[in-house]
Amino acid sequence: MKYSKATNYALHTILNLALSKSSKPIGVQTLAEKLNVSPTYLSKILTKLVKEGMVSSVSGANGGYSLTRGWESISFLDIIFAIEGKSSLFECGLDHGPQCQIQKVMLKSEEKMEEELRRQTLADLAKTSE
Amino acid sequence: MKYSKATNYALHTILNLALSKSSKPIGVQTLAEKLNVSPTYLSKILTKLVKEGMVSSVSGANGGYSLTRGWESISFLDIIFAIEGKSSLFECGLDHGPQCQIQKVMLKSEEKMEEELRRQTLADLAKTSE
DNA sequence: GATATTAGAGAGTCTTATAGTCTTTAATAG
DNA sequence: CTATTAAAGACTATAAGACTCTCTAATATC
Repeated sequence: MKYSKATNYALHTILNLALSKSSKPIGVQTLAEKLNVSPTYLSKILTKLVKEGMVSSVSGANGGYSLTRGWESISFLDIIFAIEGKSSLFECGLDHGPQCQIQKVMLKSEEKMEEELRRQTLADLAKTSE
Repeated sequence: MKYSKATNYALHTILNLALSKSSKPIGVQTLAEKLNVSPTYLSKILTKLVKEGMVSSVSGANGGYSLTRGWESISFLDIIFAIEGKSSLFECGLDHGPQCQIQKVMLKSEEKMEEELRRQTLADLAKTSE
């Protein structure tokens, strides 16, 4: 079990956007170079973030990506959910009784992690990284 | 990102062993039937648990698997680590400066989850499941 | 309005990990 | 010695991740 590379790219790209003081949008080309990844691939990832409303995009010359208003309160969990999906890490597909105790424990532990990821906002991250 | 099915099988099998009052070892055949999975496949999973010292096995007629002494204090995390491995869920492979802040946050959240999984012992589980 | 530039969408490929199966070997009880 | 059971190894199938390539849509600038 591992986070996908896409999640890593998403987190780093969003951080890059947060640290860029530029009011102009930044092109995927530029963003991709910093991570050493292909622009078309990164664009797919960014599109997901756009759909979740964290990032906005403009097509055309001088276009690119920028963070939306309120970006400071975006959490790690938001970004991770956007890329990995929101479903639980553990699913006991076995049908044995109504309540799988194992599932319950797994879910609870997962929630501890999510709690922490929800607490960490982009604002926090930008502060420690500038 | 998902836990593997193998982890699910491992957790359930260990629970089954814990709940079985029998002093005799239980064969993989029997264990596999309860989970509706093939015996040879389950045996591979069990072998990992044997190697980690959580489960003991005897070959030959009337052989099978049983929990080792001290099984009550085995934690969820022990079992998960035995199957999934111990490495971190997130690895920022990008080389940018000495300390990746993102990695730090991810690691911390992961540790919250592990903390919870370490707290949950087989004894707890057996109690609520009997 | 034509052109250059940039994001978005879709199909296709390559690689890796998971989830198994099948077969053979080793241990042990009776 | 034989039946039974775990362990090991090689192999296959499926699915997901990690891309690439190509085409389309939007938009700024001339």
